[in-house]
Amino acid sequence: MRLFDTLSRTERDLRPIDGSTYRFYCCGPTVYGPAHIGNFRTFVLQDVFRRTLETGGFRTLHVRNITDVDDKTIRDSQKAGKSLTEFTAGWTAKFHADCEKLGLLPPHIEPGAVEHIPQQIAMIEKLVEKGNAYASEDGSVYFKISSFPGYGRLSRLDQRELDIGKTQNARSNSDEYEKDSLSDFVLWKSRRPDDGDNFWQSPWGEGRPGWHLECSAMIQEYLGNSFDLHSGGIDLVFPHHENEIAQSECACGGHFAEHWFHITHLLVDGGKMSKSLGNLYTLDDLALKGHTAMEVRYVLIGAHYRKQLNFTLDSLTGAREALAKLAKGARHLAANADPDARLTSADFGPFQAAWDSLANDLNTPCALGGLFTGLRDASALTGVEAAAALAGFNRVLRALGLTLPEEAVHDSSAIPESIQAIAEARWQARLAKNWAESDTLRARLAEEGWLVKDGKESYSLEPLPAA
RNA sequence: GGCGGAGUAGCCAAGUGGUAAGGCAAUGGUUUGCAAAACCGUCAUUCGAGGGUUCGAUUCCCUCCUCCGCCUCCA
Repeated sequence: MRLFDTLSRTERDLRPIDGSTYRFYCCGPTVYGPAHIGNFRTFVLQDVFRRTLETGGFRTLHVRNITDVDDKTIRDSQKAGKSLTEFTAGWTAKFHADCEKLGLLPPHIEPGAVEHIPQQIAMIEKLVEKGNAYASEDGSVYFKISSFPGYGRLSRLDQRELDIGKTQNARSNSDEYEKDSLSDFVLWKSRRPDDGDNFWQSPWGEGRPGWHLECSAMIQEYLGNSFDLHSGGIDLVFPHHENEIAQSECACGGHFAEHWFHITHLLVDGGKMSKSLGNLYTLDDLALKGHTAMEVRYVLIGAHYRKQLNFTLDSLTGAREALAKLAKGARHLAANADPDARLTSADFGPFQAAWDSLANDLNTPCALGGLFTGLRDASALTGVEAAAALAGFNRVLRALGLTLPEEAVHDSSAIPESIQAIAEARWQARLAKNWAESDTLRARLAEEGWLVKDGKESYSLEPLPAA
């Protein structure tokens, strides 16, 4: 499989460093509220990435952290009148529930920052020892950017730009901590009154860890000094990932991540998503509008991960139809397939192009297109050939993490008797060619939320989709 | 100001130096009492604008226009 690498700016073949298991780290959510669809674009694409690796025959080790201590979690837990632990546990559970709905495979390891404070302190001590970090008078510790010549390589910042950043910081005077250079970033934050009970003992006094360091420490704990790939939203390139590289390479020596995988932000209705515009959707918001998580997933993989994706409510409706079409095609193929076929080859048949798209820089929209054209090309197949095609279809579908809607089978006993009575009366009127009466009753059924489908010999009822 | 990305049908969205995937919507037909559902079709001489290179450019180069992201502990 080939994937674009942010650092080298080239597509590269993925090969596990250890020759067997592809080990990667994803920056996870900060659990202070429900994740929105923008967050989920990143997590869904990371999931497709992992599934594609696994479909391609790799073993994987997927680590994704939970950021459960930072300014926002502390602030909002206090607002909610809860302990930090209780507060973040609630939102972590919500995150997991949403992930499950979206069909995300749980990471193999999901470490939380609070549980890894000792590892973080140890890493900071090492950085101080090596001269890459220094403590300020108030007991905070900063990373000394000038001690790491590679700083800025990932995000292509040169020294001049860093200097501009310094002057901007100086002008806004937004940082209340003391540091030598305005570009230096914090590793350990000394305790402040508004931290409440949320502080830990360290060699520099009471305080809490900085965000950037959290990931570096947990990566070292679970993946060692070098690992295969690091991923996150595009906004993390600078400063988060840039800082991680600096911390980790200075503390651990050598090479940090082999490959960098960043997912571009999505837009909503052509613009930035924001609370004030009212277009910041969570899964629950969309469920209230009648959209399933799988429809959301379909939309999120509908654009290439390195391009902005324009999310609209209309596209969710389109996704519903598209998923139904895929399900129909799959059922058609299954009906023609020999159920006892013993498949020996693991190729993709008519879905080879779909798979190739995925394996080539994770081109999910192209892979989706390949599913539709593959179904069209396979529609005339029967027996063993249909069974083989279906297997190929399902492999691509699994790599995309899509679950298709079941054929709507409505239990007639679940239909209220009053509705059945109307429907029966309508059928009789129809048999009597009393069209006016028949149409009136059909309209009444629609008002009650039921759609009647006429057949040759009989009819069936279905609930109308929620408006 | 610096860095980066994007402009492809009504909408979402691939793609390529050789003549525009796919989905939604729309629309024609079959079917239907009429619809719905289902099935079969149709649907960009054209890829933001203008130049240039080329036998040939949507794809490469230049200029311009528009949009978006990052440069603040936002995925």
